Amino acid sequence: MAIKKSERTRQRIVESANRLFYRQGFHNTSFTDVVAASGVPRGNIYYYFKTKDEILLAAIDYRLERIKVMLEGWSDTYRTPLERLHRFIALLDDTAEALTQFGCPMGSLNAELGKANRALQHHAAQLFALFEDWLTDQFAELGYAGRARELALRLISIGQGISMLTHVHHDADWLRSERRRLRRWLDQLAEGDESCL
Amino acid sequence: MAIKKSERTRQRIVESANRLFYRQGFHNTSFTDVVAASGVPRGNIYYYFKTKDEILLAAIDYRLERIKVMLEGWSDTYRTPLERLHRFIALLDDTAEALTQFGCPMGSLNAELGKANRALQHHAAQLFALFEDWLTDQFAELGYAGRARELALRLISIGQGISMLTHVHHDADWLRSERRRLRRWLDQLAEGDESCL
DNA sequence: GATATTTTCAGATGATTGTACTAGACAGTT
DNA sequence: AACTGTCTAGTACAATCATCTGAAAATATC
Repeated sequence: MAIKKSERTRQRIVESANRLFYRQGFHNTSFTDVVAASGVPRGNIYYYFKTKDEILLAAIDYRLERIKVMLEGWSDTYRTPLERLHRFIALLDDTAEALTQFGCPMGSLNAELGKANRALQHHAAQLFALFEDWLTDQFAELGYAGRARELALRLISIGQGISMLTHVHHDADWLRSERRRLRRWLDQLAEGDESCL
Repeated sequence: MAIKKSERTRQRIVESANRLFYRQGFHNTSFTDVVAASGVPRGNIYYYFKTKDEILLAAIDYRLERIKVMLEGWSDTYRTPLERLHRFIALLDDTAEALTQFGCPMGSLNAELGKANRALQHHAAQLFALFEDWLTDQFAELGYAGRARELALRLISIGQGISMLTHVHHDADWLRSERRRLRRWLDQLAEGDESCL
């Protein structure tokens, strides 16, 4: 029971920090910001995390866990790999508003950390790895066993490009039109049309 | 003559700052870093720029100017739009090492500024605009007048995706393989093969 | 119900931040 | 040689930063 309480406090810190890191960037988010957003007093946060980096690590782990759950859910909910891949693409729509305002959470975090703190970036890269592995499975099931990873990487890459330009231009309409194109591309692929590989 | 001297100091500040902003990120680069890197004393920098934001503005203008010169050079050097588009794609090779280490200069800057400082980001978005306009001209000349801008945006988007994943995985080999694909895509397009639009 | 452990939280730490002031060096003009 | 505006450069500043302390409070364990 007591463990539950403290776990909840810890969770509150991680969630608040994670949100701030996404919306403001890691370096642009201060310890005080986390204090204000979480409502957890300064000294108490320090009880759970010795440094700001540790908070980030926990935030990344939190994201990893959520992504895992999401992907497993998709694997359970949808029968065919094509449906699952379409579900992935639909992520662009689900998060359209946030993408427009703050960019891709994975991309922007990795971009920021890759510059100054490569150790932390390496951890953040696991976020991409999760999607890559899952997408690789789907493409393999779709019949592209030999080139499954190649296709997975390409799909993520295209998604990153779309996210970036959407964010740069604050243009959710363009995002939606590119997402439609992506869906058509996927349908073509599912029909065995490899002309565009 | 005296003007020349001071211009050179100013330039030294801008170039050092620009380099640091790219390699470390804007928020993660301190005033003191700029002082150390440029060799220009603190108070003297303040004579040229009242705030850190002003330095960033100047750094963006510096980049804009360099890009303009580069694109005009390409327009002069290469006769056909196809050659020019290939030259653009070759940028991925020219800057492969930096892309791997620090990501795309335009992309990462916009990603960082878009979170906290939208006014500055809007200025940084002009970096993209330059390429977009130039590429639009090339696609129009290539015979895709109606969809020139659409294609320009797509090409940049793909480039951003490639840059991002290359940076995330620190994998310049993957960059090169994707660049080869991009070249093939462009050649197809030039031959009038629209199957992959 | 006494003791041990975990959790809370106000406040201090010194370092670093961006910004600002000031005194004077240098040049060009008279 | 004196004046003028441009430029140099040392240093100070208040604010904010991440980090830490220590003692009180809550809770768990016996």
